[in-house]
Amino acid sequence: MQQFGPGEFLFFENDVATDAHFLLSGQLKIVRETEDGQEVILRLIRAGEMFGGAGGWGAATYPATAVALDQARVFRLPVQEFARLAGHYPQFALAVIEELGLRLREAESRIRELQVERVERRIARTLLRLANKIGHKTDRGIQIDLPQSRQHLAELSGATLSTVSRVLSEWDRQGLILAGRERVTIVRPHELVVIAEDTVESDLG
Amino acid sequence: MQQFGPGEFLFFENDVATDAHFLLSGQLKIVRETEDGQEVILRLIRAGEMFGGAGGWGAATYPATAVALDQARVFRLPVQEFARLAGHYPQFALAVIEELGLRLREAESRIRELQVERVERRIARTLLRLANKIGHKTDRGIQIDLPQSRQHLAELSGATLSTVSRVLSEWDRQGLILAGRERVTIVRPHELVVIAEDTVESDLG
DNA sequence: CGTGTAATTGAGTAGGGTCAACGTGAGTGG
DNA sequence: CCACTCACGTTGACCCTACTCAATTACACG
Repeated sequence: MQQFGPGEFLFFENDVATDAHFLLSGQLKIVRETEDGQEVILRLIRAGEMFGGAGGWGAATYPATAVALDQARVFRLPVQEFARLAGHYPQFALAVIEELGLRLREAESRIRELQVERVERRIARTLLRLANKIGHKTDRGIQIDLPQSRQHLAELSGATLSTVSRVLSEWDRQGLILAGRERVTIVRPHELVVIAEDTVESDLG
Repeated sequence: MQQFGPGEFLFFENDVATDAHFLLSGQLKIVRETEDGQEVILRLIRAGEMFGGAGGWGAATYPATAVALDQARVFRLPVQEFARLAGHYPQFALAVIEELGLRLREAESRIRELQVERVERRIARTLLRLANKIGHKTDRGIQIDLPQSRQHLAELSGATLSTVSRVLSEWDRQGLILAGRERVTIVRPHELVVIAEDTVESDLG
């Protein structure tokens, strides 16, 4: 059981993967970095979620780095223990299998998006996902609070900070969202969905 | 147990996921398509590999489409059976967990690449991966045989057919590879690795 | 030798990245 | 309580990578 403050690292990519982790409270991100400092966010983790468990499924070292976004309390389970649980309790093993399957499908969706969708649409999708995951209702709409939100949105959707800022400004002007500091409020979710999906039902009668 | 010829579909995205599959011989691809026909290859499958098993880890429908690239023999295992195996034989469950973990790590690497690497480097990486997976040694180098190779390379690396063709032509001119019809032979793997990795060891001493 | 699919190559363009200057809002200390 | 400061965010100008569209060439097969 451990505590971390905003910006602190829980473990680094390539560290020996000794434990599986469970986030009890707070929020953190799982990232990969390039040597030149460019960062890609693989997942955002909320309270209740498991992370950094790759040691439990065959990785010798952590494949990514974990960084706390605010005050985070973490429970750590040694991988030997994890393996023992999976070997003895079929229900646990099946739960792990389902969890991994889900994450794999999500990852493959993201690959597809990065490969064929344009930036604006990827940002829209990222916003909607975030709304689902960490959004909360206010009288103005669904509010997403995220430190360094532009930067993080960029790293989640595969764009640059500048582009995200530009796109959000435009949407703000159109009244789809309210772009605030370390905050985005979705005012008209439906129109965002249109941008995110927009199956151009071409008239091929 | 079933047989398929080149271009035939084994199952489609969104079909009810009734079976897990094992490829006994031949080669096939797992793809996602957009409504406008753009295709993304998620995996290439060789003899001995498992695929289309998402039903076994919580998906109601197949999350992608499977297409045979040549003559393919396939063994199908009903998902109920799959779940029974995983529930009764811890070794099987653990093997599935490791397999999923591996694929998840691979998928996340690809996300990182798509997000931060330029096309040329992605193509180099894709070639090297393919060399590992389906390459075979000849007197000229490591040869990769793949129908519609430029198109497939494009869909694997997140580029267009034209761009792949251009890049391969250039590498051919430089003598790194031999670009042939439905075939690429890697002549100087090391130089490809340099392009793929190229950690600009900047002189910060 | 003809035909169809695969691949090459060129010209033109634009989406979005880079770089840089400038605003702005939330804490902090006097 | 106000001003200062720093991190966060916005915006503009420029440019380059890689896409689009399209014409042409090469190869393998019957």
